[in-house]
Formats: sequence, C-alpha cells, structure tokens
Amino acid sequence: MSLRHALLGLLAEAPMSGYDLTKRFEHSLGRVWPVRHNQIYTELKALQDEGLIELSDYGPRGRKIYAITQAGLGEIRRWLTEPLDAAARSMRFEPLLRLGFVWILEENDLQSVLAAEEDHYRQQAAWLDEMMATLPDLDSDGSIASRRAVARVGKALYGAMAEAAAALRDTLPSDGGRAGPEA
Amino acid sequence: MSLRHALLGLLAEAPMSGYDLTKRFEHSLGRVWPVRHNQIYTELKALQDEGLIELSDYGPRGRKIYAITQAGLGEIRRWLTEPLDAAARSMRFEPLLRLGFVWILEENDLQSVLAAEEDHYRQQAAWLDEMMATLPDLDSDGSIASRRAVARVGKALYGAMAEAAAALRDTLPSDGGRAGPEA
DNA sequence: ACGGGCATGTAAGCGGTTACATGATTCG
DNA sequence: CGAATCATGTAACCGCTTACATGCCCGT
Repeated sequence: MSLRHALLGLLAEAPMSGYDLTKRFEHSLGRVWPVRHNQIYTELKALQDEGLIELSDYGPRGRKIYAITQAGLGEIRRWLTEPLDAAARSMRFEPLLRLGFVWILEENDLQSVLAAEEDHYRQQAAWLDEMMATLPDLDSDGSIASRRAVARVGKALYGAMAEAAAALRDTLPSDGGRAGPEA
Repeated sequence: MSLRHALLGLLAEAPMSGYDLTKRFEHSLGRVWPVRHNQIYTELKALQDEGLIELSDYGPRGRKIYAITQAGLGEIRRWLTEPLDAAARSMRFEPLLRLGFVWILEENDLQSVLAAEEDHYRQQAAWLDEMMATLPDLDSDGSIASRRAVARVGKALYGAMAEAAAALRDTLPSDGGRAGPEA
C-alpha cells in the first residue's frame, strides 16, 4: 500500500488537489508507481478519514485542495524509515521481464524487437535529460535533490536497458526455432 | 497479465512443475516480477485449460510436470513482439519511490536510512556478481545470454541506487524539519 | 457559444496477497 | 521416527484497472 505514502509525500511538498496529484503521476512519478485518477480520489478520502490529510482550501470547478497534517507527516516518516523486506524491494518491470525471454523469438522478430527496445530507451534517457534540465538548480526546498536522484537512477536504468538490448542483438544471432517441445 | 507469459517463458526453456517454477521466482525472477506459489498453481490450471501448456509427466509426491505447447509458444512470441504502451513500461519499485521522498526526514533518520540503502544495494550488486559467475559461460541454449542481459541491467540499477543514496547523503545535509504544514 | 481541458467521482471485475490446509518423501 | 523439505491446492480479501458518469470554467 505505497499509494497513500506517495500521496502523503507529494502533499508534504505543498498542498494540492486530486487533479494536481494525478498530473504529477502522469508526467513523472507514474513511471515508478503508476496510479489512476480514480484510485487517487478514493485514497484521498480514506486519508482524510484517518486524519492524515485535511481539506485546506477550495478552488474553481469544485477543486479541493488537501494539505498534510502532523499525523500524516508522522506516518510518511514512519514509512520512510521502515525496513523493507525482499518482497517490497522487488520491482514489477515488464520490459525487463520480456528481455529475459527474447531468446525465444526467431531471428527476424528478435532483431526488430531488440532494435525497437534500444531505440525506445535511448529516447527515454534523452527525455530524462531534458526533464532534469528543467528542474530548478538550487534546492529551494529539499525535494529537488531527491527528485534529481530518482531521475539519475532512472537514467541509469534506461541506459542499461538500451545497452542490454544492443548487446543482445550481437550475442543472440540465431536459435529460437529450436525452443519449445519437439512435438 | 504478465504472469502467464513469465510461466510460458520458463516452460519454453524446459518442462517443469509448479514447485520448480516457484523456486525460479523465489531465487531470481521474483525481483523483476514477484509471484506467490498459489498464484502459480492457479495460473497453470488456467493455461492448461486454454491449451497453452500440457501435462507432460508425473513425479514423486504428486509432482506434475508441465510442458509448453505449440499454441503456448505462439502466445509468448506474440507477447514478446507486442508493442508496450506507457503504462506497461512503468515499473513499481518502492525503494526508488521512497528515495524520492527521503528529503522529508530529519537529519538523523535521513543519514541512517541513506546509509542503510547504500549498503543494501552494494550487497545486492555483489550478490548479482556471484550469481552471474555461476551461470554457464557458453550458451548451451539461448536463454543464458538473455539472463545475463537481465542481470546486467539489474546490476546497473542496484549500482545506481547505491550511488544515488551516497550522493544524497552529501547533498541533503539538513531541512526536513521545515517540511509540512506550519500548523 | 462551444470545444477542450479542468475536476471529481461510482461500480464491476480481476489480478494479486494473505491465510488456511493437506499430504508425501527424504534425510538424519 | 521426527523434522525439514517437497509438492499442491482453496478461500477470503484488497488494491488496482476498466468502464462509466457528470458538471464546471476558460479561451477563442
């Protein structure tokens, strides 16, 4: 149940509406923890009922601004210091899962899939560069340094994905046809 | 629904039982796609009903060996070539999510959490080195090269996590106390 | 005035987790 | 012969996804 803590974390930075939070997930955070808008609204209600956030203001079009409470701050700090077990440290990253099985493909598909993957992750790495360039330099608040750190990890991951795809194109020149039951 | 494809992928390598598949997830694959044994048994039944795998043999203690069928091979190849949208390319990696919010912590907790994270991921990287050393050198089958590629990406990720934690220890020397509502 | 983005929700269903449950075989 | 591991399942619950639904405000 990390969604609630992601919301608390974002609200620790500044008060925001469900719509604002949705945008933050869509544009960047969602790459590390994907969430849909309806899930956010549901969770905001639950967090409010538990006193971890509170309604601090209203805006146009029924806009509702939430702010984190002291109890909420306590809860996210608890979560941040909580030791993670092996299960919580696992990731769920389908592209990497797929990479582990590409050897099953036949020559033609293998080459085109790997080429597409390499291309995709080179672009993603470039996109992260642009994004990092738009982040303020000085840490007006401490959150900027944390966000840069996350972006750097993301860049390492995307770069490694591109490199791995490129390397496999040479290492896996054939096979695939031999896979499966010799029925 | 990637579980079914992960199972098909492992069975494309060699026929196996649900218990064997569970072990594969526990020891390595689970870091990229965590799964519980009961989920595996449930999915195996479904895959068999759909004709994507078949019972190929029995063993001691009610052990049931499954093998992939031609239909199953077709299905995993379809999955491997299927274009992934942005949502499917997202990962769900709680430690990285946490890293983005550590700035909320106060000095003391911040330092100890970051030190623990760095230490943990240095160990994980070392563990991956050992694991890679145990993998056969020559690709008896093509799956070895794919597995090595996944391990290399994993190492890049773990290394980047350790580096990011280390860098943040210097970049985030204080703050935290100022976060939250000035209630 | 109207189209597009802002803004918030509800309901059904599914994939995944937690807890429960049982029995066979091997090794010391 | 008892403990550890092998080996497979069921049931309840919950978080998340998909689909549906509504209305307001701003810019052109």
